[in-house]
Amino acid sequence: MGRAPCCEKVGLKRGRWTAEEDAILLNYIKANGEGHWRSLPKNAGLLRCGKSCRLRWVNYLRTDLRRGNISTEEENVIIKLHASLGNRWSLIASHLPGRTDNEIKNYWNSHLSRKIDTFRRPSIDEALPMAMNLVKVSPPKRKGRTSRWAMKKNKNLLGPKKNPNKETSANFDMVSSPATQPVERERLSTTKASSGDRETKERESLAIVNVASVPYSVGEGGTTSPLSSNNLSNPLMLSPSGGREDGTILEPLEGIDEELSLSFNDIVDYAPLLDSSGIMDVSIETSGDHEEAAAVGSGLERKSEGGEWFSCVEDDCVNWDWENHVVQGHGHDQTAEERDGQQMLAWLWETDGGEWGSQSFEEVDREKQNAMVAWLLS
DNA sequence: AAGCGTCTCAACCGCAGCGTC
DNA sequence: AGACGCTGCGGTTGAGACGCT
Repeated sequence: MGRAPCCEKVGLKRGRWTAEEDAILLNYIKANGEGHWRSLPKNAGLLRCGKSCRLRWVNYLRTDLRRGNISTEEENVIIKLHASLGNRWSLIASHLPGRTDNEIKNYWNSHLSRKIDTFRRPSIDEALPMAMNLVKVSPPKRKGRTSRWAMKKNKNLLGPKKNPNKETSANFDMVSSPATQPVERERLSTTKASSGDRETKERESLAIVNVASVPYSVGEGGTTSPLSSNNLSNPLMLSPSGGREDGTILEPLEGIDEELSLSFNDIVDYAPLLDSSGIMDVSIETSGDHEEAAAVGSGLERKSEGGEWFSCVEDDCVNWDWENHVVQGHGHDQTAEERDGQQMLAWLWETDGGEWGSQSFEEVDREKQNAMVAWLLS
């Protein structure tokens, strides 16, 4: 038997709030304080459910809300925090005074996710022939209106924006495709934990992956989780021992007590997110999506320290050179954007040594992170 | 001007955590 | 211990705006 609904829906108003309702709610909360949402509508004389009142207050009526567009600085913070926290919008919002989780979530889904998404291969169905395919060279023709970003871009080229304060992603050279949103949804949805208490989930999801050591250190094998057909589909399978049956050691991650899978996409997703100590902070959850994982892994090779190529799976179509950081695709003329993206990623992953010329590791990483964010925001 | 597809964002929905009894 | 209620969170939806054809 399911739970009773949070409120009796019959006879309650839904949809957009009117100014009158806003005033009633505002006045009530001013007089009585927030909380007791369940009883609030009745006491205030509103024909709304308590949840709706709470949402309206939290997202719109609260006096400490910051109005206006998300600034570049805020966008920067959102990108960085999302890398660490995943879709924990309320947590991210807590770092941005005056911004609500809903606002950030919407902003992410409509602006930032697509920017980040261009770091991924363009489609799950393509077996990674171009993992770093930053743009679709020949987007499918669509009927009707072009995507909004493109229109804005056009607008930028042709004249001033209607609202010059409005921040847009218009200058980002990418192609929006109908496939993007479902892919993004799928990706986002994986961050939702399925079980366990919150503390455990925090631990599980905030595994720290040392990028420099992940792909290519080869060791004795260690106590390995068997590379079953299932986890074969995860190109990089991390276990507490860090071992793989093929002899590739993925450095053990302290504090991780459960097997975690890290797909190529995960790395690509979070490549921009190296922190100052050369650590990539990612949100990882064991993926049950074999379809995606299989597609991801269907053509991934890695290079060992000795220079040999490892095949993650049988059907290789892409060579990912972890040392030289070059993605080798088949028969594809790169666009300038692709090259830029590759160069950016290559640069990001070059973190092996303790020093980089005269710069320390930390300085380089900080610079990388800032550059990546700047690039994303550009 | 109408038709259409896309985008944005406020609001809704369902679930999970937590406190209370 | 477990049933129950409240609250908060994250994913999803849909109305309206927008602008291209």
